[in-house]
Amino acid sequence: MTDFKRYLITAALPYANGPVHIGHLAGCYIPADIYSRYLRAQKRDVKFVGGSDEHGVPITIRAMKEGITPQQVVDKYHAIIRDSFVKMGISFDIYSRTSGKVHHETASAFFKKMYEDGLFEEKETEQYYDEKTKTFLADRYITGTCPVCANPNAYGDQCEKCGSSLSPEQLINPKSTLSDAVPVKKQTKHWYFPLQQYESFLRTWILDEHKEWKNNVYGQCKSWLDKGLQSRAMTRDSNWGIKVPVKGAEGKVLYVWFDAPIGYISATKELTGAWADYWCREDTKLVHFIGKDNIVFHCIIFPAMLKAHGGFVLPDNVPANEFLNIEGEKVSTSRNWAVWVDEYLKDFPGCEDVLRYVLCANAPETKDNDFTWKDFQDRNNSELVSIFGNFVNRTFVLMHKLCAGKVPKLHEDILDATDKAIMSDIQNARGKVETALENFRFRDALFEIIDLSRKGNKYMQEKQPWIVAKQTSTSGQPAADAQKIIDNCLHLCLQLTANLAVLINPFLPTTARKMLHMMKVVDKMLDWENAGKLKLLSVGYSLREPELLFRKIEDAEITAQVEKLKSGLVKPAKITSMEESKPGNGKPEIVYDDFAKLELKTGLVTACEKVEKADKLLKLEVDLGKERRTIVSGIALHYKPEEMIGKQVIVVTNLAPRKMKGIESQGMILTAEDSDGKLQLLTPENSVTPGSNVS
RNA sequence: CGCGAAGUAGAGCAGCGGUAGCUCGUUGGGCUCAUAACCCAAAGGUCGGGAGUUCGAUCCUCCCCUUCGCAACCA
Repeated sequence: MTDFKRYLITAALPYANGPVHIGHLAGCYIPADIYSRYLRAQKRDVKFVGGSDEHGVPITIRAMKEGITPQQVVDKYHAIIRDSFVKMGISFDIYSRTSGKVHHETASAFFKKMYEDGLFEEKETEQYYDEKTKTFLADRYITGTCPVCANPNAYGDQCEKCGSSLSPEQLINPKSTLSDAVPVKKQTKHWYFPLQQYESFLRTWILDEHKEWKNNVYGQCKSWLDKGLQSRAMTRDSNWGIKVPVKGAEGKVLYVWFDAPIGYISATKELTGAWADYWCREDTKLVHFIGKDNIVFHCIIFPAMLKAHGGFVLPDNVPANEFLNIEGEKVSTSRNWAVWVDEYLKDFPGCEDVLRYVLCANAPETKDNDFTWKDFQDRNNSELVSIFGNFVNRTFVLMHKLCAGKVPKLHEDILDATDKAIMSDIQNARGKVETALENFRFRDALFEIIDLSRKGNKYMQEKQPWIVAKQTSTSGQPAADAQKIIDNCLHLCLQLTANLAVLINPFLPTTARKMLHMMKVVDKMLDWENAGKLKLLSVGYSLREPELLFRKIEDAEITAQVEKLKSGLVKPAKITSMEESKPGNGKPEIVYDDFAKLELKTGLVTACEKVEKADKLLKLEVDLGKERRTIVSGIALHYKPEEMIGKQVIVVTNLAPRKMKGIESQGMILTAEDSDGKLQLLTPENSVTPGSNVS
C-alpha cells in the first residue's frame, strides 16, 4: 500500500471547444496539482500528465458553424487552455493533446490489439443520417418540436424546456441541426465493447478491493454494476478523430471516450521513454482526478479496456469531485454563466494563488458547492490577508524592530508552557496535513495550515513582545530578561513561518516562493521532510524586509465581477436567435392558407388533474361547445390543477391526437412564454362561448 | 420512472448511537507589533419532514420532500 515506487497522476482531459472555467479547476486540476506538488516535495517519483481532448462531434459542429476546420478549433482552445493552466500554476509534467501523432498511433494500436484479440462485437444498426452534409446524426443533433410542450427547439434525446425524455421518432418536424435536412435512417456498422464480460472482474476489483473510494464514486460504480453492464459502441461515423484501424471501416473513428483516456498513456509516452514503468508496473500508484460526470468512464469503462488489453496497471483511486455552482446557479457554458479562468487572470493579475486558495478551501469534495464572489472576497480578506499574511508580516516587522533583522536565539532555559505548546503545534501540523492529503481531503489539509497561522497569531498575542520591549533597563534598551522573552517569541514565530512556507507550498506555490525570498533561503527548504522541524532558520541569519503576501480585495472589484457575470449571461438560445435575426421572427414567411390549415377554438376548462409520474403534465377536460375533449398539456410547473378549472383557453383542435404517459391528448393549448421561461395561458379578453372560432 | 450523492446556526463545512462542533459573518469587550489587520467573549440550530428500532438517534431502518449528477448513441 505505502511502498509504491512511482506515482502517475492524471487530471481529466478538458474538451477543446471552449476555455476552462473555475469549475474545471476546482473539480480536478487544483486537487491534482496539489497532490502532485505534495508528492514531489516528498521526493517521490511522480509524473503528472494531462492534455486537451480534441475529438468528438461537438468540435466538428463548432467548426462547421464558425466556418473553420476542426483542427483550427482545437488549436485555438488548446492554446487558451494550456495558457490558463500555466498561469494558474498547474504543474503538468506534460500537457499534450489527442490530435497529436503519438496519441493517434497509441490509440490506434490499442484498438487494433483488442480487435485482433477478438474482443469487440460487430453490430449493424440503423441510425439517422443527414443526406445534405453526409453525416450520421447523434440524437442530440436532431431537433424538432416537442410533442409534450410544443417547444420548437427540442433535441432528439430530450426537451430541455419540459424535461421530457424523447427519441428522434417522437419529434414533430425533425430536422438535422447541421443543415435543416430531414434525417433519414441508414445502416451502419460499429464495434462494440462487451462490458458485461468484465463485470465480475470489476465487481471484485471495485466493490471488494476499493471500499476506500469516495462515497460518490463507490456508490455510482455499485449502481452501474448492480444494474448490469451492456456492450457499448466504441466507434462512431465521423471523419474527425482517430481512424478505426480495420479494413472496411472508412468514415469511422474511435469513440472519444475510447480515445480520450488513452490520451493519458500517450502523454506519458511523449514525456518519457520510460513510460512503461509508469503504466505497466504493479508498484505504480495511478490516480485519476476527475469531476463527477466522468466517474463511469474512469472507473468502469477505461479500467475494463485496460484489463481487456492487458499489461496495464489499474487506477488505485479516482477521487472525483462534485460540481461547483456559481452564485447559486449551476455553471452553464451555453448561457455563459461561468467564471472563465483566462478572464480571471486578466482581472486579478498576481492573484493566482488567491483563486487556488478559494477553490481549494471551498472545493466540492463531498457535495456540490457554491462559488460566490462575496465568499471569494471574504476568504481572501480574512483568511489570507488577516490571518496568514498578517502573521507573517507582523513576525517580520517585529523581528526587524526588536531583533535587528536577524533570527534571534532560542533560550531554552526560559521556555514556558505557551512556548512548548506552539512548538508542538508546529510539529503536529505536518501529520495532520499529511493524513488529510493522503485521503484526498484537500479542504481539511488547507484548513490545518491556516489554523497553524491562526495559532501563531494567538501565541504572539499572548507573548506580546511589543509590550515586553517596554520593560527597559537603565540604559534604555530592553532589559536582558525581557530580550530573552522577545527572542524566544520571534524565534518560534520565524520557525513557524518557515514551516508555513513548506506546508503551503503545494497549495500556494507562488506565495511559498515569496516567503523563501523574504527568508533568503533556497527552494530546497520547501522539501516536505522539513515540515515540522524547528530549526529551519539558523540563529543570527539576517532576513529581508517583509513584503505583503496578499492584498485586500475591495468591494468595488467584487461588485464589478458580479455585474460582469450577470451582464454576460446569454439568454436562452431561442430568444437570442430571434433577436439576431431580422425583424419578424426566426421562421420563414407563410401564406394565409398555411395559417388557415389550423383550426383554433376557444374552450372552457371543466376539469383538471395532474398526470401521475410526470412532473410537467396536466390532464384537462375542455368544453368546446359541441364536444368535450381530453387534452394533456405540459404546464404543470406554471399552473395548479385547481386554478385551471373555469379558465378560457385557445385550443388547436385539428392537431393529430398524441399519447402522453398513456393518455391520448386531443388537442393543444396555446401559451406564451416570457423571457424567464414562464408560461402564460392565452385567453380571450372577455368571456366568449366555448367553441368560438379563433382567427 | 430507475440509480447514485447531498440536505446540520446568516454563509461554508465537520461530526455519524450517549448533554450539537469548526471557520467566516454579526454583536460586545481588549490590544496596538501588524494590510483599521490581531486577541477574548457572546448571541445564533426542534441536525429537510414523518414513522420505526433502541434505555437513548443528527448518526441505524423505512417512507416522503428538495437539490445535483448518471443512464436512455449528449465528451
